[in-house]
Amino acid sequence: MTELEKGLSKLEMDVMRAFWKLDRATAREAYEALAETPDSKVEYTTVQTIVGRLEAKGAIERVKKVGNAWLYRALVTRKSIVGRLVDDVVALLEGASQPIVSHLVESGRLSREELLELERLIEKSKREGSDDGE
Amino acid sequence: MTELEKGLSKLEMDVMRAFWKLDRATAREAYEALAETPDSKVEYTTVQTIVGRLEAKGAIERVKKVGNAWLYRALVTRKSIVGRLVDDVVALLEGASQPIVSHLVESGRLSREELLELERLIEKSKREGSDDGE
DNA sequence: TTATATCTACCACGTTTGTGGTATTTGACA
DNA sequence: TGTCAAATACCACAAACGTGGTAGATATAA
Repeated sequence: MTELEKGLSKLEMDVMRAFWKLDRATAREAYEALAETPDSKVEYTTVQTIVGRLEAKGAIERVKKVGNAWLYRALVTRKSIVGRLVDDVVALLEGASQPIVSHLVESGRLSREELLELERLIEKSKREGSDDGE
Repeated sequence: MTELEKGLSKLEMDVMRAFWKLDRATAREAYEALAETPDSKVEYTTVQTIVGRLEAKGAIERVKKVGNAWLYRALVTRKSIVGRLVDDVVALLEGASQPIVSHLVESGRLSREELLELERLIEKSKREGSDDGE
């Protein structure tokens, strides 16, 4: 588990995405999930290698054998990885996090539903943790 | 410039942070800026190497010689790098970007000012790009 | 003008990552 | 129960990264 501290590489992230999406999957299923996304040119054996490395790092684990293939499931949550990545970006911004949201809003990536949900979150946050600063 | 497409590594990001913060800096100044931040244990020569790689990648460029040292400045903007990183995280979330904001709000990283600014941004966004088909 | 502290230029090298091949095992079916 | 497709185990290797050393150029100070 401590092997994970250093984070996952780009390709490893892509493979994790497959496990998060499929919940449980064999190496081949993960490969197929990757192949579905545009511009994926990794071979099956490459995915196998990555899967092995992910297991070695403790990011996934074997659940059981199905046929002669292993079924894996994610041990690290998408949430935790996303949190770490976002924190890295915040560090890059010297602690400012607002530019991240600006980017999302400005690039139109937040749907109206998400915006409304966000407003609710903001209201809640303003009420709760409002007395920590100046 | 196309060498940049593949992105920068973690350490390279750290060094870029110095150039963004200082606007213009020599390798030594970048090194010192890095050394200020807690848990930085890179040697000066290491930073020099990274600076060289960043220049080779077109992420920074030489401005002029000051003394016998070169002064560099960033060519890539922090904004563009942040945008790319955030987009990567969005991809990891299969297109959902709201969890990113949730993380920021929940971990209390958005100050009240940022929240208010964000509300304004949301209002504006709701008015402008509101008819793109839901 | 010469010494000396720096800087750059270039090199080295172990590790991680990206990429995929080969050999061997094994489950499933004819 | 033998064969055969498919999975795993293991290997290989180049490129990128992290890390830092050394030699030679050079600006500045004495």
